[in-house]
Amino acid sequence: MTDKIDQSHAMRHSLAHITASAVKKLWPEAKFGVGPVVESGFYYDIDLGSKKLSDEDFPAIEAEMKKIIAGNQAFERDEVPIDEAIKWSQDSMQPYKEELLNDLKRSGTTVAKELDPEQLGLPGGGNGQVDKVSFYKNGDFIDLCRGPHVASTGQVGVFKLTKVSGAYWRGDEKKAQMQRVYGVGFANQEELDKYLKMIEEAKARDHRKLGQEMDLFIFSDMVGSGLPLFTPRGTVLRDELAKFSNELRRAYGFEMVWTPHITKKDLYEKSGHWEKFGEELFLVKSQETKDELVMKPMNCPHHTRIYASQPRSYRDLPIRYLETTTDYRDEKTGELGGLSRVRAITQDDSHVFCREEQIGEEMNNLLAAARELYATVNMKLRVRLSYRDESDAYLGAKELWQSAQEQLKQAVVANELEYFEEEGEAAFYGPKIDFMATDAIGREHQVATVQLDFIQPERFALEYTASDGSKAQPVMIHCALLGSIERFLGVYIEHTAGKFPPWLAPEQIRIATIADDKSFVDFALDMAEQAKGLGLRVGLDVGRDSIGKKIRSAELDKVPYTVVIGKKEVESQKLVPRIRADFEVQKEHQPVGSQQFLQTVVNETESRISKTSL
RNA sequence: GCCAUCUUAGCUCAGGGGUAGAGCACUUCCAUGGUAAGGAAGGGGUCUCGGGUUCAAAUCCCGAAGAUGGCUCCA
Repeated sequence: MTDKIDQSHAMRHSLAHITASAVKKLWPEAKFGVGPVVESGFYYDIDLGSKKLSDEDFPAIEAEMKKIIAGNQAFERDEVPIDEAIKWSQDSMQPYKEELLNDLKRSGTTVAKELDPEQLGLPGGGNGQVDKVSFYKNGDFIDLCRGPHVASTGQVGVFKLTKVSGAYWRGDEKKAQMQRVYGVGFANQEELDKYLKMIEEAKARDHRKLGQEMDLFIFSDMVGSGLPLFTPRGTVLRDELAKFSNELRRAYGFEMVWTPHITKKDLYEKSGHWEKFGEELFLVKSQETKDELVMKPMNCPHHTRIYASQPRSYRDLPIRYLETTTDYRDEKTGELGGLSRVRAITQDDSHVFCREEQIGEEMNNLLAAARELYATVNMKLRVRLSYRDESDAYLGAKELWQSAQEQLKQAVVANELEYFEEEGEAAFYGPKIDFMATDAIGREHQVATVQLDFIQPERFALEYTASDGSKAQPVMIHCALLGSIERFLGVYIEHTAGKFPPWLAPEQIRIATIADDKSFVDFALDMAEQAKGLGLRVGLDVGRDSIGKKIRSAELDKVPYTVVIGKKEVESQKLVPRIRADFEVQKEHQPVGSQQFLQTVVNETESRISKTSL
């Protein structure tokens, strides 16, 4: 297994070199950055001066690459003293390589930030002095590189250049922007085809496309970018999801609270958000007092005010607040996308205020709630323990962090959750457990989050009276199960391809008549009334279109159940519902009375199951 | 915010210096139909917006807005 990974790594990295060789051949003035391996492929950062690459250049580059591959040039490794390497970079007009080499010479690493030198295929990553570096040569192309590579260019499998985009040199937005050419590479055509098919599938499920087709949400130029408006159908999804998330926590003693959407900025200065995120806050001005307010980007500081509004005793804790509410963040335009990143973000946000010894149980409750939610929506979960790194981007004493991080890990281990640990992913006020959910086509998305926070209680001077009469500081536990309703919906639409289970389906039952015969229509109207009386969401199609067309329309709308009403149904008073293709049908379905059918759908809705018991 | 590409009817898209086209959707009429499109007719567009070039701009040029793919960021 490891060998296979190493092999595909070497192949992809070799492809990056071949891409660079080809570009160099076509545009000899090309200056190169780095060319690492990424998921399914590779990229190479290239500075071509004023020449702008586009997809239209791919055939030429690919043709050149194929020549190099056909030539089966050996990858030859060469080790040279670093000063010689620097001279090479100057002579061959490769300023980016020169910068890397100088860094390497100075500090023993090329790593500016989180870039992993191993991933970049660069030497370094260690500490101290480096006096030799390695080069790889294929044909007449030479590149600074730590390898490994395949033995020769004929051994790279199949590839395809996929896209070109801008990328900052060394990931720094203050530095020059280069052109990044992306490609994918696989051992054989079959695997490449499989990958391309997955990309097609992802496109077909794109929540922006389905949101449009299924009439779930819209964007309006007059409202603004990053500000989705939800239609009646989309709002059903939002409300049902929020209801579920709230129910899960109410069972553990959470109480609903409500807080206003604007506030004085003092609140956020106190919490630390203003300093950290000031530029991403929307400002609101009072026309009378000229006071400047902010749109809330977060709810925790507000909830601390409710906590602090009364003296609290150790007997009162834990106190658990829950609010599903919309926050506003002035995200940069280029960062917006569909529902994944919006400026009006609705969080199913909760905060526990508890004593230190209560942390374990509270965490367990929240982890259980998260597991139940993701089991219900049929997504596999694993968690990332998001720790701080050594930078100064965090508030509070390091010992506190250490203890908090350990407690999170304990809770995760005790709950037998699959986890991995990552530094530098924490919030500025505390470490997090970030839940990653895998969707139906294997992509992982960050969804729920549970965060331990000793910092805000301190900054807001929260306290309670301990059993001995002394004042003690509570701990805060932040939690959002869906994360952001908008982002969750985006993920979930793609996970299900819009085929929502009955409990979420905006339209659960479509009643279609064979013709506009009065007896058929009366039956349909009567049944629809019954369904509405039971709280079901039902759609009627009693027009003069053909039944074939009505069925097709219900299928395209992905309605779970379609009921066809004609002479047969009116006479027998029984029906055979048409069940959407993705449902698992548990038994042979026979004609049932409409009453019985509707009751089954009610049961499925209440138990939030995604199979049909018909 | 940065780089690139894109923006034509409600939707999906074709066209292209001489003032617009298809399919679906919509409306009306005919057909009263049995589980993924019955037939016909009709309505619908300042070609995203603002400037410029031109006898003439939806088409070419510049700018803005919005979208998409990345980069950067993500409480």
